Amino acid sequence: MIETTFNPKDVEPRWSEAWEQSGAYKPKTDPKADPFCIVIPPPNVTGSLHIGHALNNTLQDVLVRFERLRGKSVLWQPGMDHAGIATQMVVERKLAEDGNEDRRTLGREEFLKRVWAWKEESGGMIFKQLRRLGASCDWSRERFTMDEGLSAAVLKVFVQLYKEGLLYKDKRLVNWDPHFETAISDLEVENKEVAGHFWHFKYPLENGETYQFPIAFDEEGKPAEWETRDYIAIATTRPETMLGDGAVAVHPSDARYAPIVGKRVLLPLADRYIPIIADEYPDPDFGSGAVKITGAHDFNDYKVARAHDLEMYVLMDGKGRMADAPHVPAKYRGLDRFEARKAIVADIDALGLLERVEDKKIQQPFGDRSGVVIEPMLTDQWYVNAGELAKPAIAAVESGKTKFTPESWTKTYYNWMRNIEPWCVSRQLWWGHRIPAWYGPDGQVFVEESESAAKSAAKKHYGKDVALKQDEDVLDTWFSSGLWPFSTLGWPEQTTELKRFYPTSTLVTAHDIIFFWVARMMMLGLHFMKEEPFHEVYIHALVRDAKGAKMSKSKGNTMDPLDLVDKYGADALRFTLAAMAAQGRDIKLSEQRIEGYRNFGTKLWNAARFAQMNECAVWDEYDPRSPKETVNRWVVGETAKTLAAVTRELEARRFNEAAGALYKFVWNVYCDWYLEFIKPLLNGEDEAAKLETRRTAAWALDQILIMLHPFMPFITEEIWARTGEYGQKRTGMLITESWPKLPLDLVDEAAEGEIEWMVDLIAGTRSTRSALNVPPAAKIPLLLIGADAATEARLERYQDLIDRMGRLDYSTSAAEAPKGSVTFVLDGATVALPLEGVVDLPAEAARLAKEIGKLESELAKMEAKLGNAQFLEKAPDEVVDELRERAADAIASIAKLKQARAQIQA
RNA sequence: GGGCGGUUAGCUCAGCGGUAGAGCGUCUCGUUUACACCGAGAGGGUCGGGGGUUCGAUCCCCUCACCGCCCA
Repeated sequence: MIETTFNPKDVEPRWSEAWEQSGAYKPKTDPKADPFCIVIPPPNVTGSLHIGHALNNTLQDVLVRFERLRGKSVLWQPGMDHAGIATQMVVERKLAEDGNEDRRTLGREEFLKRVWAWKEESGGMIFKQLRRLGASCDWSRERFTMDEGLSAAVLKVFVQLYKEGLLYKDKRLVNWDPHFETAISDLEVENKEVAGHFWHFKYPLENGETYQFPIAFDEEGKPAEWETRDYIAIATTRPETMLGDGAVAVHPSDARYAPIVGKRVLLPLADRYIPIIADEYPDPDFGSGAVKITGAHDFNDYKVARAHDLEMYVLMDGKGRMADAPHVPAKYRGLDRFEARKAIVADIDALGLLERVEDKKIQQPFGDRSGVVIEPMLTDQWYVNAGELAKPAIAAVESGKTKFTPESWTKTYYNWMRNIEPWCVSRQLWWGHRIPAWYGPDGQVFVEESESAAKSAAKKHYGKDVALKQDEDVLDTWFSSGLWPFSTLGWPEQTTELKRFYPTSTLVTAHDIIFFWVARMMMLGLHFMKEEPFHEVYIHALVRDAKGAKMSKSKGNTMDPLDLVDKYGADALRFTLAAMAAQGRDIKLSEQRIEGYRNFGTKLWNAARFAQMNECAVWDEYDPRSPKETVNRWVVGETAKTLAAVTRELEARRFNEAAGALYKFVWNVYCDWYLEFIKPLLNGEDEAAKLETRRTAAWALDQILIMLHPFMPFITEEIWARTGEYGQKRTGMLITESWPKLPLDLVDEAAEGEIEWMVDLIAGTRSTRSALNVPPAAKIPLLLIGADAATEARLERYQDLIDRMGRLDYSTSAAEAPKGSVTFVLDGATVALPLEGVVDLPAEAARLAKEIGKLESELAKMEAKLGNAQFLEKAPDEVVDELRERAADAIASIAKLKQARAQIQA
């Protein structure tokens, strides 16, 4: 017998184990089954489960379990990425804690051994956590970006792109992280507003030249007063970069500076002359309108410097210290950039060239891992020609081969892809795929898949064996995770999985990762596989705290999904996340919500208990067309409607709608009404009706379990097993059941009409009793007045039920309401509750007045519309007809209510 | 500065041309043999402001205000 409460802690681990052991997570091999494949967005090897992962993986698991039940051959491919910088950071920190070692003293080889050891011991914790959520990945196929196979894919891709000219070495400006001493991507840079300063400097004109600079203007904005200047004023938030200035730029339309464009100024401290140039970049209305151009240390300046072919001076070394270079005056060399800033400001001031210092909020870039200020630096790096690879990636979305859900994200995707910059793929780290490029003694580069291939290429080039030196750098982690949809399926081997599951079906990810990952997979997938990596990209929301703030450890507002699982069970958390996953909005999660859906699970559990207590045993041969009893015919129809809704909404990825349809059906249809309706049948004498009802109740519960399984796998699987304890035995687990097929012609409109009438009658009775303060225990009679024969027959048929659920003494049809009855209107008939002596007359008068008032105001609106010739002419007929009908109903109801009021007052 | 999105019941959010919805919370009542993680009932909204299109606008268009996020 099913016990009174569901205990997730006992049940969940048992089913996790059983599902995985049974092989249910593996794709079925049946060649006739349609493939359905999702590749997991690879979590970071250092990562642990946060609420965003919980949402992301819940939605994937809902789809995967849904498609599995629908009979597809489903592969949910798990794995993780090696997270170059994050992992290196974790291991370096650990080394420092353990024995004060650092990676350089260990050497590269030994350090990598330690990273691998760390990975074996502590990496991939997240997968144990995902199992607790019920994620039904094929865990036997787990992959890692640093695996042999995936590494082979990386080599092949790098070499091929290089040989196709799509990958090359270049000197460009990159985001340099002075802590890790590596280039990082734009996306690993976090711009924050911080308090800074705006330093205004004067750069003197060459040879003491002067010009007239306007300092006052008349009402029309024309210059009215001038002063003679022998300098140009510039302002900077980063004074230390002035040593690298290549020019001062002014806007071509800026009349103030027109006389001096083309002349030169002396760059103080550096003692160089630099030109004054005209360029569209400076904003004449901002600051002095003149901008210093430091091509090697600022992204905007870099573009200007390139356009004007200005010299670019690299001012710093990898640690952000002023460089030992001829263009850096000796006194600053070796100073940290922030020390150098102080010294330079002081020295400019000493020269009398510091005009003023302003406090200013500035946007400053920080490394998201290191937390230090990022330095734009001119360095040699490897680049992928993303602009070229983006073309087919854009076309694939334009042609609809890959579709974004919600569709609005296509805009963001296009915007990103059409403005894509060359992708810097090299990183100055040790942990990652080492770049397969070898250099000869003269710097000639050989890019090959192996050292021996490079050696033979070199031999061919030089005509003899030479010593080669491999590139020290590794590749961006996203270079390997960009191959994920095909490398995890075995590429470059032509495996059966690759053939069967590529292109994959759906990618499920949050929008903050579109650029990180989706774009790269699209580019590389199309280039190497000639087909898009997925047919659909489903973008879900971000999870925020109950107040809408981003969850972060530093804010302390994170919710640990495992704590929530401990407290409410995995099913409750999953259902909550799915129910809140409406398209296009962030999820604000509160624990109350989870509690509510935990209660939903309990409700279902108790319904199953009830079914079992009443011997509602499963019957394999059950035919949903067989029931004779109206309630049973009705619940079959409701089940079919729910199935249609859940299927449709899941196909459209409206997880919240699918979850909502199930919630309503289980609670507000099956439990609230159906189980109540069948109680008399189950306790009755009619054995045929009893048997039919038991089987129908069991069947409907089974349909619920299947439909709900993708959302709440544990509790549904447990109930599935427990309801098979008596009667027919279950032949398999729910996870491998078949999604129901129930045609909508199972909906019996006559049955629906009867049940709806009965629901309205009972609800009306209850509401009236409550409004008139009739004690719940008081049994009163009910009289149906002025109903047609069919309705009277209904009353007779369902009398027991109506009496029971309305807490009535008896119910019957009658010619007229006895004096002192209270009444309400139902489908053109009057329902009277004779309450003479019991009833609270003023309360009844108030109730009637309120009801009449409501109907009259509704009627007034309807009549206004019906009196409008334009409306009658232009609105669709069915709208007009419906309105006429409603108006007629309202008139009739008002008349009946007024009659009732007259009776009371009489 | 550019782009995207939001503003609907106390809270969190669905709906998006033709009768304003849910969950939670609130109030009242309830020891009905599945369930108090429950049942019954109730209250609560000029759908951010202003224009426009339409027979009809919470929904479409314009505009303003406020709030987010992304990119400079």
